[in-house]
Amino acid sequence: MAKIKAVKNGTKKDVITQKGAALFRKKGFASSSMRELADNIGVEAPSLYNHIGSKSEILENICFKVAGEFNKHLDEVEKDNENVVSKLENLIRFHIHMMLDEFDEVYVANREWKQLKDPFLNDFLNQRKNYEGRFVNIINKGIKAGELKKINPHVAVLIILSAVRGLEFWQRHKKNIHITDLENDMVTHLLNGLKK
Amino acid sequence: MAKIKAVKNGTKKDVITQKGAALFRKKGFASSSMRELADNIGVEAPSLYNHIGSKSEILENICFKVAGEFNKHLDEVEKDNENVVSKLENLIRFHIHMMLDEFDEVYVANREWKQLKDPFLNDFLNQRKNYEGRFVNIINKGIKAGELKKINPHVAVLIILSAVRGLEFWQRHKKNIHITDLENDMVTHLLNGLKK
DNA sequence: CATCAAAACTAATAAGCGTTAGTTTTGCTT
DNA sequence: AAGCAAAACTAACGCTTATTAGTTTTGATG
Repeated sequence: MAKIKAVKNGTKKDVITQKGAALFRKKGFASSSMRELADNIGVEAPSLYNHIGSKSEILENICFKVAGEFNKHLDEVEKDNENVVSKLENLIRFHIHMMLDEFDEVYVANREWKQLKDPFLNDFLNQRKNYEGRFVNIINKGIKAGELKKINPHVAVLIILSAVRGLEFWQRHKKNIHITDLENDMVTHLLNGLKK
Repeated sequence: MAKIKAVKNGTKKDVITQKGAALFRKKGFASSSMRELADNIGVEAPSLYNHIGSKSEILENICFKVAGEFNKHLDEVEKDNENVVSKLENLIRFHIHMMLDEFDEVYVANREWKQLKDPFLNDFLNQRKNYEGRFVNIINKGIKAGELKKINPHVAVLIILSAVRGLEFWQRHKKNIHITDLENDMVTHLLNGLKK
């Protein structure tokens, strides 16, 4: 059978990661078999092991790739000289774009990380905890600066991160609303509230 | 071995449903085996089949029990004579309580419904679509009545439902904040916004 | 065209899965 | 105590799983 195409999407490992993300999103990691993944790629299952070490490794690649991208963006946000409200708006918009542009990977990282095995599970959870902690710090600064209401910052982060994660379900309405309108409405709701 | 205790939690089917929800939440439906569930109950796997028809049926029981409770509450909210902001506050607080009081079941219904088989998958999705539609209608009324900002109501529902779903992750901080404070902060953030 | 590694293939393994069949135990009712 | 249904048990089935071993094909290099 044909070799795995490595042209468009980088290395063959990348192809497996991407097709894996698509499959795991649709059926869940545990319900997806290597045979089905191989079938989607156009190859027999054992051939995959020329490029990856195990099924788990595919999930690890997905989760840590996504985590890395979020961490990198947060680095930049922390460095910039904007006020807290602008930083938050930046973060919200970035999460929305990640959710829409790398849907499969972000979805899988959000929902299937529990299937990671130690030490990867621990590593991932630490990264997540760290990310949320830095997010909380930004909000705390905003409260002290008088930019934000006095709300438990953990609750605020929970709401913001959960709200953007909810875009997992947005696919269906995709055509009925423009992405920029969606973004603006989310920013408005999360920062200014729903009440008039 | 001892018979399944049917005293505290109603029928034996109920025990299986509850222990199933706890296991499925921890490990995911597909990664949970009937042998492990039986072990948690203190029984051999085949014994479970005296009380339930299949593994899938356990998931079905969990999902439709939860869906029923949410539908019932929405019935009551629609009937009451409160203004829209009060209705929304009621809905938000109910979702929070469900999330905290029936954590395992709600968590599983939220995250594992994809593993349902037709016709149950279709039925569940229809109920969900219906629920969201009625939620959207409430928000639309609020916009027309001048109570709410002119925001795409689907986006608003997405944000609210996703935010309360995010309480899946709240367990860790459980002891650091009172539930009433959590509730009030969430209502404030979602209705009045984060910005001062 | 010969070479040689990369990457495909086929075949097979051991483990785990949901579930069924058939049997024994349990514990209430008479 | 006897009887009987409910619910436990043991044993096993057929199937799917991720993965390994060993072999053949592919396709770029000299």
